[in-house]
Amino acid sequence: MVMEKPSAQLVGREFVRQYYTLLNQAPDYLHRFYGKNSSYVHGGLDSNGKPVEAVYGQSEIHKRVMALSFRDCHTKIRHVDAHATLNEGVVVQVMGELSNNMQPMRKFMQTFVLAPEGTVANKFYVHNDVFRYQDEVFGDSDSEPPEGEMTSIFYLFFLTVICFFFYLLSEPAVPGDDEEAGAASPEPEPEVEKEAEAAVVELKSETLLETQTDSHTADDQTEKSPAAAPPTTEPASVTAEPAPAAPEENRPFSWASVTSKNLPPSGAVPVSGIPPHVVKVTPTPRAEVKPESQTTTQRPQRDQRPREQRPGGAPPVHRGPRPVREGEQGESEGRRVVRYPDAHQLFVGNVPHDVDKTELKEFFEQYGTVLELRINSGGKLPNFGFVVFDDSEPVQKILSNRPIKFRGDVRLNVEEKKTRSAREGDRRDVRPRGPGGPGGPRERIGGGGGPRGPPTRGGMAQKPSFGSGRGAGPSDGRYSAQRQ
DNA sequence: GTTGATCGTG
Repeated sequence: MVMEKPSAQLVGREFVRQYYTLLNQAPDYLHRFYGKNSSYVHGGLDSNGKPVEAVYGQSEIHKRVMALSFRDCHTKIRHVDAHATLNEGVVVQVMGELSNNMQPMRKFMQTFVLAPEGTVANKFYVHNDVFRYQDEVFGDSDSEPPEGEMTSIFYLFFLTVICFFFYLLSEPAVPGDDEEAGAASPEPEPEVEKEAEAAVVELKSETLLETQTDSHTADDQTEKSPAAAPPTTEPASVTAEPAPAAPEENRPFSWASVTSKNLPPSGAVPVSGIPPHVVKVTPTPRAEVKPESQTTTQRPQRDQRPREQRPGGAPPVHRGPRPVREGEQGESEGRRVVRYPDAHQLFVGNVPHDVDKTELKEFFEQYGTVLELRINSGGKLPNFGFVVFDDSEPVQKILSNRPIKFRGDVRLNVEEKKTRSAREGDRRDVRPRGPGGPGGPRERIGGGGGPRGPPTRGGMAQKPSFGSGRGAGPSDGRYSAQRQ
Protein backbone atom coordinates (compact mmCIF):
# COMPACT_ATOMS: atom_id res chain seq x y z
CA MET A 1 0.00 0.00 0.00
CA VAL A 2 2.67 2.36 0.96
CA MET A 3 4.66 3.19 -2.05
CA GLU A 4 8.19 3.50 -0.95
CA LYS A 5 10.03 6.40 -2.24
CA PRO A 6 12.78 5.12 -4.43
CA SER A 7 16.20 5.84 -3.21
CA ALA A 8 18.32 8.38 -4.88
CA GLN A 9 20.55 5.61 -6.01
CA LEU A 10 17.73 3.92 -7.71
CA VAL A 11 16.54 7.04 -9.34
CA GLY A 12 19.98 7.86 -10.50
CA ARG A 13 20.71 4.54 -11.98
CA GLU A 14 17.47 4.29 -13.72
CA PHE A 15 17.79 7.71 -15.06
CA VAL A 16 21.22 6.98 -16.35
CA ARG A 17 19.89 4.02 -18.19
CA GLN A 18 17.17 5.93 -19.81
CA TYR A 19 19.27 8.87 -20.62
CA TYR A 20 22.03 7.10 -22.41
CA THR A 21 19.66 4.81 -24.09
CA LEU A 22 17.88 7.72 -25.56
CA LEU A 23 21.13 9.33 -26.41
CA ASN A 24 21.96 6.33 -28.43
CA GLN A 25 18.66 5.53 -29.93
CA ALA A 26 16.90 8.78 -30.38
CA PRO A 27 19.04 11.75 -29.55
CA ASP A 28 16.58 14.02 -31.20
CA TYR A 29 14.29 13.30 -28.33
CA LEU A 30 16.83 13.94 -25.72
CA HIS A 31 15.68 17.41 -25.00
CA ARG A 32 12.53 16.07 -23.55
CA PHE A 33 14.32 15.22 -20.44
CA TYR A 34 14.65 18.88 -19.80
CA GLY A 35 12.39 21.59 -18.68
CA LYS A 36 11.86 25.19 -19.33
CA ASN A 37 14.52 26.34 -16.97
CA SER A 38 16.96 23.57 -17.40
CA SER A 39 20.56 24.16 -18.12
CA TYR A 40 22.63 22.11 -20.45
CA VAL A 41 26.19 21.97 -21.46
CA HIS A 42 27.82 19.18 -23.31
CA GLY A 43 31.50 19.67 -23.60
CA GLY A 44 32.94 21.62 -26.40
CA LEU A 45 35.41 24.43 -26.60
CA ASP A 46 34.85 27.80 -28.02
CA SER A 47 37.13 29.56 -30.39
CA ASN A 48 39.40 30.52 -27.56
CA GLY A 49 39.70 27.01 -26.43
CA LYS A 50 37.60 27.60 -23.40
CA PRO A 51 34.75 25.38 -22.42
CA VAL A 52 31.55 26.54 -23.94
CA GLU A 53 28.75 27.87 -21.90
CA ALA A 54 25.54 26.26 -21.07
CA VAL A 55 22.26 26.85 -22.77
CA TYR A 56 18.95 27.17 -21.05
CA GLY A 57 15.50 25.97 -21.76
CA GLN A 58 14.21 23.06 -23.62
CA SER A 59 14.17 24.50 -27.07
CA GLU A 60 17.68 25.84 -26.78
CA ILE A 61 18.76 22.54 -25.48
CA HIS A 62 17.15 20.87 -28.37
CA LYS A 63 19.07 23.02 -30.76
CA ARG A 64 22.26 22.35 -28.99
CA VAL A 65 21.67 18.66 -28.96
CA MET A 66 20.95 18.66 -32.61
CA ALA A 67 24.02 20.70 -33.28
CA LEU A 68 26.06 18.11 -31.52
CA SER A 69 24.76 15.63 -34.02
CA PHE A 70 24.83 12.54 -32.03
CA ARG A 71 25.04 9.52 -34.13
CA ASP A 72 25.21 6.05 -32.87
CA CYS A 73 26.44 7.36 -29.62
CA HIS A 74 27.84 4.74 -27.36
CA THR A 75 28.51 5.16 -23.75
CA LYS A 76 30.50 3.23 -21.35
CA ILE A 77 29.56 4.05 -17.85
CA ARG A 78 32.29 3.77 -15.35
CA HIS A 79 30.65 5.03 -12.30
CA VAL A 80 27.45 6.56 -11.15
CA ASP A 81 26.95 8.50 -7.99
CA ALA A 82 23.53 9.60 -7.04
CA HIS A 83 22.59 11.52 -3.98
CA ALA A 84 19.44 13.02 -2.73
CA THR A 85 19.66 16.72 -2.83
CA LEU A 86 17.63 19.76 -2.07
CA ASN A 87 13.98 19.90 -2.77
CA GLU A 88 13.52 16.23 -3.22
CA GLY A 89 15.86 16.25 -6.10
CA VAL A 90 18.59 13.88 -7.02
CA VAL A 91 22.02 14.80 -8.13
CA VAL A 92 23.70 12.30 -10.35
CA GLN A 93 27.28 12.21 -11.38
CA VAL A 94 28.34 9.93 -14.12
CA MET A 95 31.83 9.11 -15.16
CA GLY A 96 32.42 7.21 -18.27
CA GLU A 97 33.46 7.24 -21.82
CA LEU A 98 31.54 8.25 -24.79
CA SER A 99 31.97 7.62 -28.43
CA ASN A 100 30.00 9.48 -30.99
CA ASN A 101 29.80 8.65 -34.61
CA MET A 102 32.46 6.02 -34.64
CA GLN A 103 34.92 8.31 -32.99
CA PRO A 104 37.16 6.93 -30.33
CA MET A 105 35.99 6.80 -26.79
CA ARG A 106 36.54 9.90 -24.74
CA LYS A 107 36.38 10.15 -21.04
CA PHE A 108 33.77 12.39 -19.64
CA MET A 109 32.11 13.41 -16.50
CA GLN A 110 28.50 14.38 -16.45
CA THR A 111 26.41 15.72 -13.67
CA PHE A 112 22.69 15.84 -13.62
CA VAL A 113 20.37 17.45 -11.23
CA LEU A 114 17.07 15.76 -11.37
CA ALA A 115 14.20 17.68 -9.99
CA PRO A 116 10.80 16.37 -9.19
CA GLU A 117 8.50 17.04 -11.97
CA GLY A 118 6.01 18.33 -9.50
CA THR A 119 2.57 17.02 -9.77
CA VAL A 120 3.28 13.39 -9.53
CA ALA A 121 5.54 11.63 -7.19
CA ASN A 122 8.64 10.10 -8.58
CA LYS A 123 8.68 11.88 -11.81
CA PHE A 124 11.73 13.81 -12.59
CA TYR A 125 13.14 16.05 -15.18
CA VAL A 126 16.66 17.16 -15.72
CA HIS A 127 17.16 20.53 -14.26
CA ASN A 128 20.86 20.72 -14.88
CA ASP A 129 23.08 18.74 -17.10
CA VAL A 130 26.75 19.42 -17.09
CA PHE A 131 28.91 17.35 -19.32
CA ARG A 132 32.59 17.77 -19.88
CA TYR A 133 35.17 15.81 -21.66
CA GLN A 134 38.23 15.14 -19.73
CA ASP A 135 40.53 15.80 -22.61
CA GLU A 136 39.00 19.15 -23.18
CA VAL A 137 39.45 20.17 -19.62
CA PHE A 138 42.73 18.56 -18.84
CA GLY A 139 44.17 18.89 -22.23
CA ASP A 140 45.41 15.38 -22.20
CA SER A 141 44.04 12.91 -24.55
CA ASP A 142 45.19 9.62 -23.35
CA SER A 143 42.95 7.01 -24.64
CA GLU A 144 42.36 3.82 -22.93
CA PRO A 145 41.82 0.60 -24.68
CA PRO A 146 38.13 0.37 -24.88
CA GLU A 147 36.64 -2.74 -23.58
CA GLY A 148 33.19 -4.02 -23.58
CA GLU A 149 31.45 -0.88 -24.24
CA MET A 150 28.01 -0.69 -23.08
CA THR A 151 25.85 -0.86 -26.03
CA SER A 152 22.80 0.93 -25.14
CA ILE A 153 20.91 -1.93 -26.50
CA PHE A 154 21.63 -3.63 -23.35
CA TYR A 155 20.22 -0.87 -21.33
CA LEU A 156 17.35 -1.09 -23.57
CA PHE A 157 16.69 -4.55 -22.49
CA PHE A 158 16.62 -3.45 -18.96
CA LEU A 159 14.22 -0.83 -19.90
CA THR A 160 11.86 -3.48 -20.91
CA VAL A 161 12.33 -5.24 -17.68
CA ILE A 162 12.21 -2.52 -15.22
CA CYS A 163 9.13 -0.67 -14.56
CA PHE A 164 10.44 2.79 -14.26
CA PHE A 165 9.67 5.69 -16.37
CA PHE A 166 10.64 9.19 -16.20
CA TYR A 167 7.77 11.18 -17.31
CA LEU A 168 9.12 14.26 -18.76
CA LEU A 169 7.61 17.57 -18.35
CA SER A 170 4.21 18.23 -17.22
CA GLU A 171 1.01 17.00 -18.59
CA PRO A 172 0.60 14.20 -21.02
CA ALA A 173 -2.09 16.46 -22.35
CA VAL A 174 -4.29 13.66 -23.47
CA PRO A 175 -2.35 12.52 -26.41
CA GLY A 176 -4.43 12.00 -29.43
CA ASP A 177 -4.30 9.11 -31.74
CA ASP A 178 -2.39 11.01 -34.29
CA GLU A 179 0.30 11.82 -31.89
CA GLU A 180 0.55 8.30 -30.92
CA ALA A 181 0.81 7.21 -34.45
CA GLY A 182 3.26 9.89 -35.11
CA ALA A 183 5.48 8.83 -32.36
CA ALA A 184 5.36 5.27 -33.38
CA SER A 185 6.01 5.98 -36.95
CA PRO A 186 9.46 5.29 -38.11
CA GLU A 187 10.20 8.85 -38.83
CA PRO A 188 9.02 10.87 -35.94
CA GLU A 189 8.79 14.51 -36.50
CA PRO A 190 10.68 16.66 -34.16
CA GLU A 191 7.77 18.92 -33.89
CA VAL A 192 7.90 19.53 -30.27
CA GLU A 193 7.64 22.68 -28.33
CA LYS A 194 4.51 21.72 -26.62
CA GLU A 195 3.70 19.29 -24.00
CA ALA A 196 2.20 16.02 -24.86
CA GLU A 197 5.75 15.13 -25.08
CA ALA A 198 5.80 13.04 -22.08
CA ALA A 199 3.55 10.65 -23.77
CA VAL A 200 5.67 10.64 -26.79
CA VAL A 201 8.67 9.74 -24.90
CA GLU A 202 6.91 7.01 -23.15
CA LEU A 203 5.78 5.69 -26.40
CA LYS A 204 9.20 6.00 -27.65
CA SER A 205 10.41 3.72 -25.01
CA GLU A 206 7.62 1.48 -25.82
CA THR A 207 8.64 1.46 -29.37
CA LEU A 208 12.13 0.64 -28.54
CA LEU A 209 10.85 -2.07 -26.45
CA GLU A 210 8.96 -3.50 -29.27
CA THR A 211 11.87 -3.63 -31.51
CA GLN A 212 13.54 -5.68 -28.96
CA THR A 213 10.76 -7.95 -28.15
CA ASP A 214 8.80 -8.32 -31.25
CA SER A 215 10.83 -11.28 -32.21
CA HIS A 216 9.60 -13.28 -29.36
CA THR A 217 5.93 -13.24 -29.70
CA ALA A 218 4.42 -15.63 -27.33
CA ASP A 219 6.47 -18.60 -28.19
CA ASP A 220 10.01 -17.62 -28.25
CA GLN A 221 11.82 -20.63 -29.24
CA THR A 222 14.42 -18.67 -30.95
CA GLU A 223 15.78 -16.38 -28.45
CA LYS A 224 18.11 -14.00 -29.97
CA SER A 225 19.86 -12.04 -27.41
CA PRO A 226 20.52 -8.51 -28.28
CA ALA A 227 23.04 -8.28 -25.57
CA ALA A 228 25.10 -10.91 -27.16
CA ALA A 229 25.80 -8.55 -29.94
CA PRO A 230 29.41 -7.68 -29.79
CA PRO A 231 30.20 -4.12 -29.11
CA THR A 232 30.45 -3.29 -32.66
CA THR A 233 29.12 -0.03 -33.67
CA GLU A 234 25.95 -1.42 -34.98
CA PRO A 235 23.06 -0.92 -32.68
CA ALA A 236 19.80 -2.48 -33.43
CA SER A 237 18.12 0.03 -35.50
CA VAL A 238 15.19 1.43 -33.77
CA THR A 239 13.51 2.61 -36.78
CA ALA A 240 12.94 -0.85 -37.94
CA GLU A 241 9.29 -1.42 -37.81
CA PRO A 242 6.89 0.15 -35.47
CA ALA A 243 5.21 -3.11 -34.80
CA PRO A 244 1.62 -3.81 -35.60
CA ALA A 245 0.57 -1.33 -33.04
CA ALA A 246 -2.64 -2.72 -31.86
CA PRO A 247 -5.29 -0.11 -31.46
CA GLU A 248 -4.20 0.73 -28.05
CA GLU A 249 -6.02 3.62 -26.72
CA ASN A 250 -4.59 6.82 -25.70
CA ARG A 251 -4.05 6.38 -22.10
CA PRO A 252 -0.49 6.93 -21.30
CA PHE A 253 1.47 3.89 -20.91
CA SER A 254 3.04 2.97 -17.72
CA TRP A 255 4.61 -0.14 -16.59
CA ALA A 256 3.00 0.17 -13.29
CA SER A 257 -0.34 -0.13 -14.87
CA VAL A 258 0.84 -3.07 -16.78
CA THR A 259 2.00 -4.94 -13.85
CA SER A 260 -1.13 -4.23 -12.00
CA LYS A 261 -3.36 -5.16 -14.84
CA ASN A 262 -4.32 -8.59 -13.92
CA LEU A 263 -5.30 -11.05 -16.43
CA PRO A 264 -8.89 -11.41 -17.16
CA PRO A 265 -10.76 -14.06 -15.31
CA SER A 266 -10.51 -16.31 -18.23
CA GLY A 267 -6.82 -16.04 -17.86
CA ALA A 268 -6.34 -15.60 -21.51
CA VAL A 269 -4.80 -12.95 -23.55
CA PRO A 270 -6.10 -12.07 -26.91
CA VAL A 271 -3.63 -13.15 -29.42
CA SER A 272 -4.48 -10.90 -32.20
CA GLY A 273 -2.64 -7.70 -31.92
CA ILE A 274 -0.55 -8.42 -28.97
CA PRO A 275 -0.35 -5.26 -27.02
CA PRO A 276 3.24 -4.30 -26.84
CA HIS A 277 3.30 -4.09 -23.15
CA VAL A 278 2.22 -7.59 -22.53
CA VAL A 279 5.73 -8.66 -22.79
CA LYS A 280 6.00 -11.54 -20.55
CA VAL A 281 9.43 -10.81 -19.40
CA THR A 282 9.51 -11.56 -15.80
CA PRO A 283 11.19 -8.69 -14.20
CA THR A 284 14.50 -9.79 -13.08
CA PRO A 285 15.11 -7.59 -10.19
CA ARG A 286 17.80 -5.12 -10.55
CA ALA A 287 20.02 -7.22 -8.53
CA GLU A 288 23.00 -6.04 -10.32
CA VAL A 289 22.43 -2.65 -11.56
CA LYS A 290 25.96 -1.70 -11.64
CA PRO A 291 26.46 -0.47 -15.09
CA GLU A 292 29.73 -2.17 -15.19
CA SER A 293 28.33 -5.50 -14.53
CA GLN A 294 25.71 -5.03 -17.10
CA THR A 295 28.19 -4.87 -19.80
CA THR A 296 29.31 -8.28 -18.95
CA THR A 297 26.46 -9.98 -17.27
CA GLN A 298 24.51 -9.93 -20.42
CA ARG A 299 20.92 -10.72 -20.46
CA PRO A 300 19.21 -12.35 -17.62
CA GLN A 301 17.50 -15.30 -19.02
CA ARG A 302 14.17 -14.03 -19.77
CA ASP A 303 12.08 -17.04 -19.34
CA GLN A 304 13.04 -19.45 -16.80
CA ARG A 305 11.21 -22.55 -17.55
CA PRO A 306 13.00 -25.08 -15.56
CA ARG A 307 11.11 -28.02 -16.71
CA GLU A 308 12.07 -28.45 -20.28
CA GLN A 309 15.60 -27.89 -21.04
CA ARG A 310 14.52 -28.24 -24.58
CA PRO A 311 17.50 -30.12 -25.72
CA GLY A 312 18.56 -29.89 -29.22
CA GLY A 313 16.81 -32.81 -30.68
CA ALA A 314 14.55 -34.16 -28.05
CA PRO A 315 10.97 -33.80 -29.02
CA PRO A 316 9.25 -31.37 -26.79
CA VAL A 317 6.43 -32.73 -24.81
CA HIS A 318 4.07 -30.46 -26.48
CA ARG A 319 0.62 -31.34 -25.62
CA GLY A 320 -0.03 -30.50 -29.16
CA PRO A 321 -1.18 -27.27 -30.51
CA ARG A 322 -4.81 -27.83 -30.73
CA PRO A 323 -6.11 -27.52 -34.16
CA VAL A 324 -7.72 -24.25 -34.51
CA ARG A 325 -11.34 -24.61 -33.95
CA GLU A 326 -13.27 -24.02 -37.00
CA GLY A 327 -15.49 -21.81 -34.99
CA GLU A 328 -16.17 -18.83 -37.13
CA GLN A 329 -13.07 -16.84 -37.57
CA GLY A 330 -10.35 -18.89 -36.16
CA GLU A 331 -7.48 -16.57 -36.39
CA SER A 332 -5.79 -18.35 -39.14
CA GLU A 333 -2.43 -17.17 -38.10
CA GLY A 334 -2.98 -17.42 -34.42
CA ARG A 335 -2.01 -20.90 -33.67
CA ARG A 336 -3.69 -20.74 -30.39
CA VAL A 337 -7.28 -20.87 -29.57
CA VAL A 338 -8.25 -17.43 -28.62
CA ARG A 339 -10.35 -16.63 -25.70
CA TYR A 340 -11.24 -13.20 -24.85
CA PRO A 341 -11.59 -11.64 -21.50
CA ASP A 342 -15.06 -10.85 -20.46
CA ALA A 343 -14.25 -7.24 -20.10
CA HIS A 344 -13.64 -7.04 -23.80
CA GLN A 345 -16.91 -8.55 -24.64
CA LEU A 346 -20.31 -7.16 -24.84
CA PHE A 347 -23.52 -8.94 -24.54
CA VAL A 348 -26.04 -7.67 -26.98
CA GLY A 349 -29.63 -8.50 -26.57
CA ASN A 350 -32.68 -7.48 -28.44
CA VAL A 351 -30.97 -8.03 -31.70
CA PRO A 352 -33.32 -7.97 -34.64
CA HIS A 353 -33.64 -11.41 -36.01
CA ASP A 354 -32.95 -10.53 -39.53
CA VAL A 355 -29.76 -8.84 -38.68
CA ASP A 356 -26.69 -9.67 -40.57
CA LYS A 357 -23.59 -10.42 -38.74
CA THR A 358 -21.51 -8.03 -40.72
CA GLU A 359 -24.10 -5.40 -40.35
CA LEU A 360 -23.93 -5.66 -36.65
CA LYS A 361 -20.23 -5.77 -36.73
CA GLU A 362 -20.02 -2.64 -38.73
CA PHE A 363 -22.33 -1.04 -36.32
CA PHE A 364 -20.08 -1.77 -33.43
CA GLU A 365 -16.95 -0.89 -35.27
CA GLN A 366 -17.77 2.69 -34.60
CA TYR A 367 -16.85 2.14 -31.01
CA GLY A 368 -13.75 0.14 -31.50
CA THR A 369 -12.15 -2.73 -33.20
CA VAL A 370 -14.42 -5.70 -33.31
CA LEU A 371 -12.45 -8.83 -33.22
CA GLU A 372 -15.30 -11.16 -33.29
CA LEU A 373 -19.00 -11.15 -33.24
CA ARG A 374 -21.32 -13.98 -32.68
CA ILE A 375 -24.99 -14.10 -32.79
CA ASN A 376 -26.87 -16.71 -30.97
CA SER A 377 -30.21 -17.29 -32.28
CA GLY A 378 -31.49 -20.00 -30.11
CA GLY A 379 -34.04 -21.12 -32.54
CA LYS A 380 -36.58 -18.63 -31.43
CA LEU A 381 -36.48 -15.31 -29.86
CA PRO A 382 -34.87 -13.60 -28.41
CA ASN A 383 -31.87 -12.92 -30.40
CA PHE A 384 -28.69 -12.03 -28.74
CA GLY A 385 -25.05 -12.06 -29.39
CA PHE A 386 -21.61 -11.23 -28.22
CA VAL A 387 -19.28 -8.65 -29.55
CA VAL A 388 -15.64 -9.02 -28.85
CA PHE A 389 -13.49 -5.97 -28.88
CA ASP A 390 -9.82 -5.71 -28.63
CA ASP A 391 -10.07 -3.82 -25.46
CA SER A 392 -12.40 -3.08 -22.67
CA GLU A 393 -12.53 0.54 -23.49
CA PRO A 394 -15.06 0.32 -26.31
CA VAL A 395 -17.15 -1.88 -24.15
CA GLN A 396 -17.18 0.69 -21.46
CA LYS A 397 -17.88 3.38 -23.93
CA ILE A 398 -20.86 1.55 -25.22
CA LEU A 399 -22.15 0.79 -21.81
CA SER A 400 -21.97 4.35 -20.82
CA ASN A 401 -23.62 5.41 -24.00
CA ARG A 402 -26.71 3.46 -23.40
CA PRO A 403 -29.23 3.31 -24.74
CA ILE A 404 -27.67 2.11 -27.92
CA LYS A 405 -29.88 2.62 -30.89
CA PHE A 406 -29.49 0.34 -33.80
CA ARG A 407 -31.08 1.06 -37.11
CA GLY A 408 -32.48 4.16 -35.69
CA ASP A 409 -34.98 2.85 -33.30
CA VAL A 410 -33.99 -0.55 -32.12
CA ARG A 411 -32.72 -0.23 -28.66
CA LEU A 412 -30.09 -2.84 -28.21
CA ASN A 413 -29.74 -4.28 -24.84
CA VAL A 414 -26.07 -4.07 -24.27
CA GLU A 415 -24.53 -5.35 -21.18
CA GLU A 416 -21.23 -6.44 -20.04
CA LYS A 417 -20.83 -10.06 -20.69
CA LYS A 418 -21.54 -11.98 -17.60
CA THR A 419 -20.86 -15.45 -16.68
CA ARG A 420 -23.62 -17.37 -15.22
CA SER A 421 -22.26 -17.28 -11.76
CA ALA A 422 -21.68 -13.61 -12.03
CA ARG A 423 -25.27 -13.07 -12.84
CA GLU A 424 -26.39 -15.08 -9.95
CA GLY A 425 -24.16 -13.10 -7.77
CA ASP A 426 -25.76 -9.99 -9.06
CA ARG A 427 -29.19 -11.10 -8.46
CA ARG A 428 -29.03 -12.09 -4.91
CA ASP A 429 -26.38 -9.89 -3.78
CA VAL A 430 -25.53 -10.93 -0.36
CA ARG A 431 -27.44 -13.98 0.16
CA PRO A 432 -26.68 -15.01 3.67
CA ARG A 433 -24.72 -18.10 3.24
CA GLY A 434 -26.96 -20.10 5.42
CA PRO A 435 -25.68 -22.61 7.78
CA GLY A 436 -24.92 -25.79 6.16
CA GLY A 437 -22.25 -24.07 4.25
CA PRO A 438 -20.92 -26.25 1.57
CA GLY A 439 -23.70 -28.62 1.14
CA GLY A 440 -26.40 -26.21 1.65
CA PRO A 441 -29.87 -26.74 0.53
CA ARG A 442 -29.77 -29.23 -2.15
CA GLU A 443 -30.61 -26.89 -4.89
CA ARG A 444 -28.50 -27.37 -7.82
CA ILE A 445 -25.69 -24.89 -7.97
CA GLY A 446 -23.03 -27.10 -9.24
CA GLY A 447 -21.38 -29.22 -6.73
CA GLY A 448 -18.03 -27.67 -6.98
CA GLY A 449 -19.11 -24.25 -6.06
CA GLY A 450 -18.03 -21.48 -8.27
CA PRO A 451 -14.62 -22.13 -9.53
CA ARG A 452 -14.68 -18.54 -10.45
CA GLY A 453 -12.11 -16.05 -9.75
CA PRO A 454 -8.70 -17.47 -10.02
CA PRO A 455 -6.41 -15.58 -7.79
CA THR A 456 -5.48 -13.06 -10.29
CA ARG A 457 -3.22 -10.81 -8.42
CA GLY A 458 -0.04 -12.59 -8.40
CA GLY A 459 2.87 -11.06 -6.69
CA MET A 460 2.61 -7.44 -7.37
CA ALA A 461 6.05 -6.26 -7.61
CA GLN A 462 6.88 -4.09 -4.76
CA LYS A 463 9.28 -2.01 -6.64
CA PRO A 464 8.80 1.66 -6.67
CA SER A 465 7.37 2.64 -9.92
CA PHE A 466 8.24 5.95 -11.23
CA GLY A 467 5.97 7.43 -13.65
CA SER A 468 3.08 5.44 -12.55
CA GLY A 469 1.14 8.49 -13.32
CA ARG A 470 -2.28 7.34 -12.64
CA GLY A 471 -2.35 3.71 -12.15
CA ALA A 472 -0.45 3.77 -8.97
CA GLY A 473 -3.14 2.08 -7.08
CA PRO A 474 -4.05 -1.48 -7.68
CA SER A 475 -7.68 -0.72 -7.20
CA ASP A 476 -9.85 -1.58 -10.07
CA GLY A 477 -10.42 -5.05 -11.11
CA ARG A 478 -11.68 -5.68 -14.49
CA TYR A 479 -12.32 -2.26 -15.66
CA SER A 480 -9.26 -0.38 -15.97
CA ALA A 481 -9.92 3.13 -15.20
CA GLN A 482 -11.71 4.59 -18.05
CA ARG A 483 -10.15 7.81 -18.85
CA GLN A 484 -12.32 10.76 -18.90
C1' DG B 1 -37.11 -11.58 -22.98
C1' DT B 2 -32.43 -12.74 -23.91
C1' DT B 3 -25.87 -14.36 -21.40
C1' DG B 4 -22.51 -19.24 -25.82
C1' DA B 5 -18.83 -22.77 -26.54
C1' DT B 6 -14.47 -23.87 -26.03
C1' DC B 7 -9.93 -25.95 -24.00
C1' DG B 8 -7.42 -28.84 -20.31
C1' DT B 9 -4.13 -30.54 -15.86
C1' DG B 10 -2.34 -31.33 -11.35
